[in-house]
Amino acid sequence: MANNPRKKNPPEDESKVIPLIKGRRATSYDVARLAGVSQSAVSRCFKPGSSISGKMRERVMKAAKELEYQPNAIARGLITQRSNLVAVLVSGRLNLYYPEVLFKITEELSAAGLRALLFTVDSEDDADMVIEQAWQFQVDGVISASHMSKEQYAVLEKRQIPVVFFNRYFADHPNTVVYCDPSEQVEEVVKQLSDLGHRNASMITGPSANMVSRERARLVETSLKRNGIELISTVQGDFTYESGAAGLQEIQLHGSGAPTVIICVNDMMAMGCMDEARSVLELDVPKDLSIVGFDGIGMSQFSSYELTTIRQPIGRMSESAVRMITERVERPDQSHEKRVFEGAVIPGGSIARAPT
Amino acid sequence: MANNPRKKNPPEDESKVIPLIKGRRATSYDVARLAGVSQSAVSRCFKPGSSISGKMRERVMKAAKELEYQPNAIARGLITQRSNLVAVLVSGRLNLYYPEVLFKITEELSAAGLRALLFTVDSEDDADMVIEQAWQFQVDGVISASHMSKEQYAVLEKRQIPVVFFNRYFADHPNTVVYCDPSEQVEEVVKQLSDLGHRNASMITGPSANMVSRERARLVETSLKRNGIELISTVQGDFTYESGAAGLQEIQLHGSGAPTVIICVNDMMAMGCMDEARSVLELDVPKDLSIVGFDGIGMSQFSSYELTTIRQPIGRMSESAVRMITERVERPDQSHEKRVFEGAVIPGGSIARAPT
DNA sequence: TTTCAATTTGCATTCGAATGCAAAAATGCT
DNA sequence: AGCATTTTTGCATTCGAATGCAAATTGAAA
Repeated sequence: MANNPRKKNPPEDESKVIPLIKGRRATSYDVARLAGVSQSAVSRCFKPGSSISGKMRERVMKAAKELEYQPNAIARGLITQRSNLVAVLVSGRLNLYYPEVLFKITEELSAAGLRALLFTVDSEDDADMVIEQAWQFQVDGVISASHMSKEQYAVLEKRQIPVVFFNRYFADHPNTVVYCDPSEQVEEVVKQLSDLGHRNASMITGPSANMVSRERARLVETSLKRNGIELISTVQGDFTYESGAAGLQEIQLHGSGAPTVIICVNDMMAMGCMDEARSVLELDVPKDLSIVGFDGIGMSQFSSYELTTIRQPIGRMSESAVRMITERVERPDQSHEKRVFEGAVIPGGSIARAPT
Repeated sequence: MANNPRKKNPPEDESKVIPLIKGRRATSYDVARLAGVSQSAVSRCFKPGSSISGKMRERVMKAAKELEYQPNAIARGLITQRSNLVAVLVSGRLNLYYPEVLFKITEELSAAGLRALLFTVDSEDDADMVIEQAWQFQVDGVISASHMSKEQYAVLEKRQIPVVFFNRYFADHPNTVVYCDPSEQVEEVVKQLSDLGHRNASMITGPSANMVSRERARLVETSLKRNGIELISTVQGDFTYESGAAGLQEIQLHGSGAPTVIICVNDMMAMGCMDEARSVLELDVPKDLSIVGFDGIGMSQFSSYELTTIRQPIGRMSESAVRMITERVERPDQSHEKRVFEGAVIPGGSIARAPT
């Protein structure tokens, strides 16, 4: 295969000496020619672990540097069947949890020599599109922190694309998962609330279809019951700040039996709820009303909020997620695994003794 | 070129009928074989604008659907020299401005048939790495909302990779830019401050190396002077919440001649500043101290803050950025262009009449 | 029906790097 | 030095889709 067999109609310029047509990027053949070696040698030079003598490596590297040669990841991907791309699926909604996760995952991927192909997914249709795109781009794997239906997952599975779920999973399906289990922390917080004299609580959940929301709600319900706190009412939000604020409006806060604490299944809603309580209902949080969140996003600790919340160890979870993806890329038939992390209570200042 | 010339050692299975080795993804050859046409026909079917008869298209599409065929973007990229990937560079720091921009840009890219390859860049070294990676992955273009030195830009330029700067640019270098010019809004806000009786102000800037910070600072200084407000002091932050809080500590707020308003060159610092004023210094914002920000990020309008700020039209800017990238990909020699957008004042509630 | 143009189709090659295999070179051993 | 090993190197092919060109088909005009 002649690499560059002088196009049929030589455009009068570019004679033998010029190694590189202006603007065209150097290929391994160009480097080989300049170094006086074979293309294979160049290829091996850039592939760690190949059999290459020091002398050869030196010559090639010199030529490569001169031509600013870097291997073409696209061509490499074609032959190796590895794109080094990983699709990362997050929600595009204004929920600071996602950017935090996204950035952490991106860093970890980067450290592992992989690149993040970003997808924002906020509906089933989005997810369908993502799956096709991921397929087209031959991503090595998918890390999903957002919507994905069982059917969609099945498609990826059939196509042998490794998927790691980030803080979500299908209970009745084998899948690879990093997950933060907040059960102990829920108990801890609820017990504390009980000790502080709270007897009535309300909860703001996420969409009922959402597994994380359901799971957290379940834990909260159980813990409340166990600690002698009554769950007066539950309203549904959608994880956004606005829905937290709106949620509070739906809750009857006056009269006997009114809740003295609101538990929100994520921080964004908790912050919305807190702001609503303070600025619209003119309540003092935590004196008049205690509020609890989930996630432990950076912003929840700003001094306007100082939310009492249950943090996920996002850093360690991201690290795990990336490691699991690389493992599954190496050994696709490896059995599925669920790595569970403990949450941690951030004491915050959004809970206090129940008003009398 | 035989596509699938039956591996030398046929593993006793997979005889002639089975069109697809289990797990292998279908290629255009597989589709061609099943449909009884040539590979070129399949290729043309999936390339809009190619010369194909309706009958042929139908046959191919039927076979393609059956095999779940989707063109391989990697292989396509190799031959067309278009990867359909765009590197998006944002800062990984906790500044909600970046996620907002990132998500908007990603959506717009997606609508244009491009995918975002995400890079978080927080130092020159990061940027060096990004440039090499972008080169390796043959990205069609780069949208940079973060650090990039002139030298780094020069490298990309030499390699003919189109770059669009998002809200930053090199003044003494031709470059393609979307930019939000807040000059009128600065004047508007400062005038309002003046009308409210403010005579002394302080400012919290970003790093002095940062062009956006310098530009905003310059505008603020000029406007203050023009409106008879004295700039008592300027302290330097790094665009983060924490640095806004720390910045306020450095400002002498008591005694005659103390500033009655703090202007922060971004919202994150303004929020940090506001929280610090309220919770540590126990000041009433805006009664005791007015605060102004820049960017208009979503969070700045949460009711804990209701920051008076100057918003960038991120949506329209992102749209433009993507359009400019695609234009430059089509016509690399097109002259550079700088699209400037107007800011908009968000009145907010963080400024009030100067205390007496 | 014949002829010519327009459209459709297929052939063969190309993009750039990786890799199995065989040839060549370097090394070790006697 | 002579021979067997081990290590390097190069050759040729491969990955999957796009495309220039020529052949084949279709359609229109005469």
